[in-house]
Amino acid sequence: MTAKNIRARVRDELTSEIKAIARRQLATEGANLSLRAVARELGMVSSAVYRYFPSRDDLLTALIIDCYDELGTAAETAEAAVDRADLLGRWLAAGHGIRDWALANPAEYALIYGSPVPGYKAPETTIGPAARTTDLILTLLADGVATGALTTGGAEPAAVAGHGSPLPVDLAAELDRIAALACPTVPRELLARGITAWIQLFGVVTFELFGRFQNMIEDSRRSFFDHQLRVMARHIGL
Amino acid sequence: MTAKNIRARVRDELTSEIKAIARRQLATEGANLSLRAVARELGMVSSAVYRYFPSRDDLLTALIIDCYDELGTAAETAEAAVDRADLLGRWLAAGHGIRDWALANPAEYALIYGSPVPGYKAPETTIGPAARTTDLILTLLADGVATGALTTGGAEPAAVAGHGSPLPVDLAAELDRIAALACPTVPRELLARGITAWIQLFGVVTFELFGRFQNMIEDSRRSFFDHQLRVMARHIGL
DNA sequence: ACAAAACGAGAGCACTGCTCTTGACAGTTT
DNA sequence: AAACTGTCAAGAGCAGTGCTCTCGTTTTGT
Repeated sequence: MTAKNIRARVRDELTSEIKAIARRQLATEGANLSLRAVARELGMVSSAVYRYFPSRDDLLTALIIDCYDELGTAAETAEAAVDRADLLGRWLAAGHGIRDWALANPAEYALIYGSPVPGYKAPETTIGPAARTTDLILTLLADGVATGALTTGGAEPAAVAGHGSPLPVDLAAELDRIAALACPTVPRELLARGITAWIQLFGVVTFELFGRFQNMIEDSRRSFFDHQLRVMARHIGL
Repeated sequence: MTAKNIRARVRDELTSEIKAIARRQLATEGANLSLRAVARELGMVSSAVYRYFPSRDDLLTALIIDCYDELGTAAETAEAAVDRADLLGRWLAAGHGIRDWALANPAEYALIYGSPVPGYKAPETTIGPAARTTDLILTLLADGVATGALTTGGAEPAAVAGHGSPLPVDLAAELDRIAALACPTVPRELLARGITAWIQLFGVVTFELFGRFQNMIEDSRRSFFDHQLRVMARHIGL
């Protein structure tokens, strides 16, 4: 009885320890981390690790899920600290939360937002944790619509007027489909702008982490990111 | 004399063939392509390949340079086909040129714009070819300024008015520094908007290629990309 | 108390990047 | 024409990889 719990607990501990070591090696080795090296650092033999993760890809999947969850909670907690009515503040907090986590965990960010691993196919279990950041933004939009702060029809805020190019018909249809099952209250024009902002947010972080800003933006990266967030906030109408 | 040229030519041909095979394997194996597999497919022994590329990283560097150059020419030729006075058309052509090349060569795009290879440090020789796409955009901005079509001071185009958030001082200083040595005629506000558009352009392509649009934008990806290009064109003031 | 499940260790297979050595040519010089 | 020099492909070998299988041992459930 209790022995069973001991066994299970040891197993959980070892599983966590394997993941922790793998995370640490991820920083230096990148996506092609070595299962054997993990085992070596753990004082085990490589074949023993296979008792805990049936393959290297399964270890990678576990790490990916953990990273998505960490990033999600980082963004959520940062955003939750802001007054609900302050949509701009919530957007800025979520954005900086994402960037801060990415800067603190560059290898992990590269793992989940970098180039897909050739043979690796992300299983279904990753899409839930992966959607947390986007859900956060969608909720932001929905809240804005609910309170009337955000709108694209009728009387538009001055900052938004004229921003939008007309949506192509096929894109409009697809946006309606997305909105129907993800955020029914958000009109398609607003959703389109939200997606633009979403891409820009992660685009800036990705460029910064992948060295695209070298010899360009060096000393004002945080300011630059903040500026981009505000440009996008204006675009959305926050 | 001529025999020496023969020798050199054979060497060049084999070098090209190695790169060609490596490019083909890149599509299936990703960044961790196998030098031995390339040699095998070539009917050579792995050690022989080292006569042509002193290490695997050097092969990778050669591929990266080739890809940057291909992408650069793709963007340049697409943009060159448009009337010089049609700034919006030039922007759209360059953008679609980049996306089309990326869609046709997804593995190559991932190689140059994906997560950096862990141990790999891009040598100086890559920055020249890498800058071709950004130079194209900067030239676009400079042309717009030269003809008076683009401006951010004084009388702004209606579509641009109110778009900009004020630039933080440190960012403004850095933008001035960039402009001074890359595009002296472009005012910093316009440069900032150009960078925003630049990031958005590659952000959309990256998201599309890395599977970020799955279960979202499926059937209207080209329309979506075109829409994003136009939104950014408005943001710049094209 | 006994069978079943879980576990760590080790050997082994096919693969990788890379180094070193060997032997066969080609081009140049004497 | 002979000797020399540099280039080349081939092979063996080293250390590392993911993964599978087998073998005793330990722990668990009945």
